[in-house]
Amino acid sequence: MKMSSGVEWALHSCVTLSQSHEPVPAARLAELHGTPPAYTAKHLQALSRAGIVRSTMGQVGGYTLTRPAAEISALEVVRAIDGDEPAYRCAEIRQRGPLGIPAEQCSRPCAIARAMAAAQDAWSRALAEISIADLAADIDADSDGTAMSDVRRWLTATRS
Amino acid sequence: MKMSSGVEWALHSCVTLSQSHEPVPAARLAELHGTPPAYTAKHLQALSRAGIVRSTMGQVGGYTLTRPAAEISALEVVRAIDGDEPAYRCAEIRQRGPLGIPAEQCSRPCAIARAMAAAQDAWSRALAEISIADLAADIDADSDGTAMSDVRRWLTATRS
DNA sequence: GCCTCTGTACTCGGATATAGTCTGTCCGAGTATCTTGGG
DNA sequence: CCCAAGATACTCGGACAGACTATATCCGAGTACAGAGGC
Repeated sequence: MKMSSGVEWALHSCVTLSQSHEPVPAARLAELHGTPPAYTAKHLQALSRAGIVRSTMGQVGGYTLTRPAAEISALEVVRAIDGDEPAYRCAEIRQRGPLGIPAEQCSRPCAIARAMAAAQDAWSRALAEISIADLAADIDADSDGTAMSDVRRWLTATRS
Repeated sequence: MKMSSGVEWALHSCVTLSQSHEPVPAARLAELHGTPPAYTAKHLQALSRAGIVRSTMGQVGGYTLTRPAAEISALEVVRAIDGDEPAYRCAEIRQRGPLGIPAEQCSRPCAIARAMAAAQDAWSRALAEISIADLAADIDADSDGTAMSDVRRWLTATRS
């Protein structure tokens, strides 16, 4: 049960993008976060496919959020990067072996699968309640209100 | 974010073991569940290391639960197989790049890491509230009360 | 002076190697039972 | 008939290959701006 490390980069990238109304190139985000440029770009493509960010080509292109940061949940970002299939996938053990139950009698999911699904739902709900704007605000509060303004200043300074 | 498939086998094995006071060999559990014998044994060893099951060697040896099934949570089994490290591991991106924060200023975990940890806590709590006895009861209810008695009968029948 | 066309520099996007981990398997170490021999 | 010692058969435990996914990278397709030339 290991989450892709790209999730962390994607969340940080979304927080950074929430501080800029202009497109930010993937290379700029990679430089700011100290991450491999090419691999960072790959994850941004995944966010683009999921409809979370919009890509703009051309000389002053880059990535922008498609929606206000308050309307983007952390769950969406995690699912865009890590996939939306549940962590636990029932292999229907109950149908196998000498005491296997015929498939036609299995109307409900296995009790074990139900328990794991309930846990995953609790996890999803916790992440769905957190927006990118919340994360930006929390990061800002941790730094006494300097972090986000520093990011905005850096983004405009490196644009020239 | 993919959970080891061995988690499913381990949970089913614990439910089966809860129906027997006598040691059950790994090969017997593998046969009942239709799983690869050697690999099933490997996961049972992990349960043994975690203190969830006790192994008995010798001619009539096998595995038994160390505690009543009601005192073993699904979370313990999952952690024994899948590892107890959290799915999200913060790489401290905030300390990297041109706007990196010095490590000595990072007293609290990163806000993003806190959010992911809260989600994992919700997931853990959901699994901690479910015991092996609960799972056995649910499986029994799904089959109108025949599943567990069938398991007990099969275990005693194949012992001879 | 204004418009248009071309060139260029910059961007994203998907296809391509590499590494680590999970899956699956095998053989050796250890123990309780069963048998056999003696008292 | 009872006891003890040895052989045996069964168990678990850790060490060993194979396959798959995640990681990391590169190069090609596409677009907007800048500049030069013509009207």
